[in-house]
Amino acid sequence: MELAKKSYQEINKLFSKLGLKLTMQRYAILEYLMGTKEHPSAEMIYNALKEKYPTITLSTVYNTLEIFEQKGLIKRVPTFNGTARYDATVSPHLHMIMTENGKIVDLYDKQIIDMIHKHLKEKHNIDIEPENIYLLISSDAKA
Amino acid sequence: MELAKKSYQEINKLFSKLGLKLTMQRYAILEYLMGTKEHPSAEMIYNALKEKYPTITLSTVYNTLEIFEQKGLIKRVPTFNGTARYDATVSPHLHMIMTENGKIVDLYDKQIIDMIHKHLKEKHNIDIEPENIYLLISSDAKA
DNA sequence: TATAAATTTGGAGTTGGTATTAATTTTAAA
DNA sequence: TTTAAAATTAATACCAACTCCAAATTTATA
Repeated sequence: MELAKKSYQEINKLFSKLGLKLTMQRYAILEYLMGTKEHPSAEMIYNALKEKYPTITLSTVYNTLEIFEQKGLIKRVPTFNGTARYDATVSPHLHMIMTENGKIVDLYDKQIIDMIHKHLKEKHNIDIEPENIYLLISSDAKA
Repeated sequence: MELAKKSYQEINKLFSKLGLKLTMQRYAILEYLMGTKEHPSAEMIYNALKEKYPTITLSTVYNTLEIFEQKGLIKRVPTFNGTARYDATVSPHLHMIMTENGKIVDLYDKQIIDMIHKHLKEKHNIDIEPENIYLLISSDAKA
């Protein structure tokens, strides 16, 4: 699930609290992340924004994503090929990553989340939040 | 689980059947993969073998792994950072990949394998073998 | 509105992982 | 044992995904 969209005002206040200056670039990136379920990479974000914000650069996107992640605004989703993907997330969910097409899908099914959680805890003594569990579906999968 | 270790003779026969010539390098690589649970990368294999087989090169390791994979002798395990890892596998299992230390652990628990399998099938219409399911445990996990 | 600090920019540089190449060596079959 | 095909080697090239930098710009506070 994406973050509820916020007004420029609200985001300004939030940034203030975090000690960040609000710039158009930052606003655009955060808004974009809040409005998509695609878990985009830096490059995907850059490509999506460069028309509307012609001065934005990839450097800025990388920079901004790192800062947002440090501040806990977004979460980095690991992938197969080493390309970082990003998620502006709130409610507990599990990521299902498809190798075949690179898609990342949110899984909210409480039953499977609980089951995996319980298994890891009881059998492997690993205590973990759903957001840190990823289900990778490798490309041999047939839909 | 690793493949049962095989003699040079047996491997020779196997290679013949697959239309491959048996070389010391290939034998060494396959034997190494059969004898470890670490799911090593090309580099890890190279480092492990270069003392005993001083002429072996990284190129050969990459080459050989690709050929072995094509022939179905081994399986490529995707990871976070884009480094391929390899598994000489036989029985159905699921891989648990830990981001924190890069470890890859085999999971043979039939219950969780079946559960995930069933869930993917019923809720997502994805029909998949356990070997193609990976459980990634991201580094925030506390053991 | 002036100013200092933070941010952005553009470009170049880095990095790890892998692919390619042509020459040499080794293998398996005859 | 010869020989053609296959495999290995060593060196170099490649590539995507970042990372870094100094200069220019923009922001928030005074």
